[in-house]
Amino acid sequence: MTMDWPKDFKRTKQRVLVLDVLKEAQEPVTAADISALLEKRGEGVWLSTIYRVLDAFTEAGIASKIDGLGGNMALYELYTHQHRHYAVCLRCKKIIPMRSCPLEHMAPQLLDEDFRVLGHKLQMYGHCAKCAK
Amino acid sequence: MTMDWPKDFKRTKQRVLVLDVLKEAQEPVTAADISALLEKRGEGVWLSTIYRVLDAFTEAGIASKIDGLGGNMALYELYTHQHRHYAVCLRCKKIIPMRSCPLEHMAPQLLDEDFRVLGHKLQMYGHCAKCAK
DNA sequence: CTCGGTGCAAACTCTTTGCATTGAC
DNA sequence: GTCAATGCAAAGAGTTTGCACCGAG
Repeated sequence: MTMDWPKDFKRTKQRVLVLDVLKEAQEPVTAADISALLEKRGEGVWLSTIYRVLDAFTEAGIASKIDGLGGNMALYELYTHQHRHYAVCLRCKKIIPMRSCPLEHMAPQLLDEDFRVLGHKLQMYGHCAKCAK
Repeated sequence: MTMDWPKDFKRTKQRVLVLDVLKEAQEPVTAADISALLEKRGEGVWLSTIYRVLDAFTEAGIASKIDGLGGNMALYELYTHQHRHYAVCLRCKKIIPMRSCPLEHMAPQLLDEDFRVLGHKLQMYGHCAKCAK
């Protein structure tokens, strides 16, 4: 709420609501999660709007989109200005953040041809302690 | 064609055709790519069948599925028995394989909690030499 | 006042599912 | 002959788009 708001970025009720949810979330959330949470608070915001808001946030550099993680729904989280990667439990779908990013500094050396690396995504999958038993 | 065929795995015309496409492909392909290629050869195979064949291959350990790469379509490639990761050009969608996998040996150390790592996915994105200009 | 943002419905795309028929073993 | 695999159609899921109205600047 007291977060920097990008200039030329309209501050609407819906955008503030979505941003609040992202700020309170302890882990990446889906558009549907956000919708359900706001619904519960009596603040209905349409899914299409949520998608548009998330797109806008992503483009504005406020949030980042993570997809390809187990499920088929895209996840979003506030952009932390540091890489963040996750492991997912294939059974209970629990999401565990990695403590660091192994290719923070070595990314470009992994490619044979010239390539301007703008970012990367990394996911691990397997079984969490509880589900491995 | 002379590849080992998993036992208890029915060798149908469609499966052989899809396998051929995967073997000839220089990079991961989508189900739609396979469909189009076979169509061009006059060997129509339904998309639903292709998906089922790819699923079967994946389950049998012949192929592996890659999703979350740029586009919204899942990619498939023959399973090479070694990790393979890719960088995608955000402009021309070109796919460049990484020369090695940086977390081959360090994966489990990246998590704070106990987790049985079964696999991981890694993608880089940015601009290729041609598109960076 | 103006123009971008939103509610809502409908479209779209990729993928999955159901069912009768076919074909591999 | 048996049962799994396929052709085909139709449903699903997640996401996007179109358009009239609303509301922030």
